[in-house]
Amino acid sequence: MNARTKKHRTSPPPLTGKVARVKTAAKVGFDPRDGLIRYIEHPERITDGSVVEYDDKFVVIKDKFPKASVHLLLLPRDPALYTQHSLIALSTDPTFLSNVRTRIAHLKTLVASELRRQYGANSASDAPYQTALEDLMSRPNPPPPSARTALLPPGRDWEAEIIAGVHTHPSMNHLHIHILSREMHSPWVKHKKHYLSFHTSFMVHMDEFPLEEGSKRFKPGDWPSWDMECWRCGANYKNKFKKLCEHLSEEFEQWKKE
Amino acid sequence: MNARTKKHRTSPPPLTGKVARVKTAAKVGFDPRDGLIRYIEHPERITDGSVVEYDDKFVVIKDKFPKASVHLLLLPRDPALYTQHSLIALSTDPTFLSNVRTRIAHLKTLVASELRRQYGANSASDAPYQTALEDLMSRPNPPPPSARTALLPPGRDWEAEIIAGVHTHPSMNHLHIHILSREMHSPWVKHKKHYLSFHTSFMVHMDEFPLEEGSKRFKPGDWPSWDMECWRCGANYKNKFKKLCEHLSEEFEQWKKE
DNA sequence: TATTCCGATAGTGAC
DNA sequence: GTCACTATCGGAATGAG
Repeated sequence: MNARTKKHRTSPPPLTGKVARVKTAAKVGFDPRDGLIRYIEHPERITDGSVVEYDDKFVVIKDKFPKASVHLLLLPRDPALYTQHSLIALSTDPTFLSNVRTRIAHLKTLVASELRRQYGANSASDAPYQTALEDLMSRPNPPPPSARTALLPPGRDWEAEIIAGVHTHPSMNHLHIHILSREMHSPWVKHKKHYLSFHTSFMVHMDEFPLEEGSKRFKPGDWPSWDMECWRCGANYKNKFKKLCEHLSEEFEQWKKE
Repeated sequence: MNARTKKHRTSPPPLTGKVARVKTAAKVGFDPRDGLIRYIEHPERITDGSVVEYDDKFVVIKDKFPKASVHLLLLPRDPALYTQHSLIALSTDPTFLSNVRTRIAHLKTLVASELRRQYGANSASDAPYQTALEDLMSRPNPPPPSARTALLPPGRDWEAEIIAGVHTHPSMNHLHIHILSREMHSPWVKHKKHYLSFHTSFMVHMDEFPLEEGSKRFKPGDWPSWDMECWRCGANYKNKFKKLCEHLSEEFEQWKKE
């Protein structure tokens, strides 16, 4: 500091660091990262429609801040599981991995039918299915839903649009597996990390498990600094999140029409 | 990029860089950093009150975005001077340095009287002057302004509140010397660099010239990353500009009362 | 990597 | 370091019964 500019040097810094904050006893210890526990412990108490299904082993919920047209979370209810790190549990517990795979297979059909509901009418490759379904339902005695699939052409492969897996470093404290459509068209995709966390190796997909011990996937390094690349065309948007979003909107329009 | 997520790889990046912008011929080539030239070339045409004084060698203007209660710029009119880098010209041209010092001495009295006009009434150390002046002016035959100084006590040393000098890397292209009060209380102090540029060694004061050849002052390095320290009490605000501003407001209140 | 708010940092374009 | 605008990056606090 320049002596010339110093006339008074009184009591040192007023920058005392954190301002002392009065907290009520109730507030101490609150952690928003524990937010999933209420779904795990008492799914029956959730009445806002966010619980899709549950049994003694798992709860399935809609993500509160969906990053795509459909975005579910699969939550194991056993504390011995949900306190573990996802990558460890899915790489070292074959029974758990097997159970999760079974559930994911089931959830994919659920998500696929939801995608068909949302976008089937405007999808070129789903037209055969849509036409055949319309045909089927206009008969005098339409078959029940369970019998329809066998009677219809496959149409668009909606399951190919779904990704399922876990984040290398989850922010929410309870083990959760993401199941979502890959288009990332959502108002909740608000920044770079939202996108990167689903479309880079930071996302470990279900078919990559079990990871081998010491796999590099456990240590992604400085992933928030990675470039953003369009999941559909591969274009590199570097760190230009707004530009990526505009592009994703365009890709979304094309994607729906496929 | 993950192959799983890539269905289509079409034409590369839509990130085409700069958008082509239509410019009128008149606009092409204008550089806002050349904004001082109009004061230098035609001070007589400036009718907004921003020209304080001028002659054949210099123009004195009020800074358009004053960073303190008073903020003037001294501009040499000779192209052989105003095209030079301030540090070089003031370190290698003794005649110029001498002329500038003379002008600065004069301007300091001007700025000091302006500070007295703004803050004299509330200044403790200026009270003897203010009282004596009131006394003098209430006589039957008050003396003219030119005669008053000799008849009055000195009061506050307002010139000690003034800094004069140049920035190591000026943004405006024409050589200019800053003369301003050091309190930095102004709505135009909007970011870190505004503050640092006047209260670190990035500012070379008039009494530091001539710099010796090869002086480190020519290369301040990464000065925008330097900590901000209160010019008055020395408190270190690191990179907390907003906090510094709040503090400077408090210091300003004390400073006025001195 | 939960969100949200705020603020610091960085790039650009401007006459 | 000219300003002004936008966007990116970075830390801190955080709800609900």
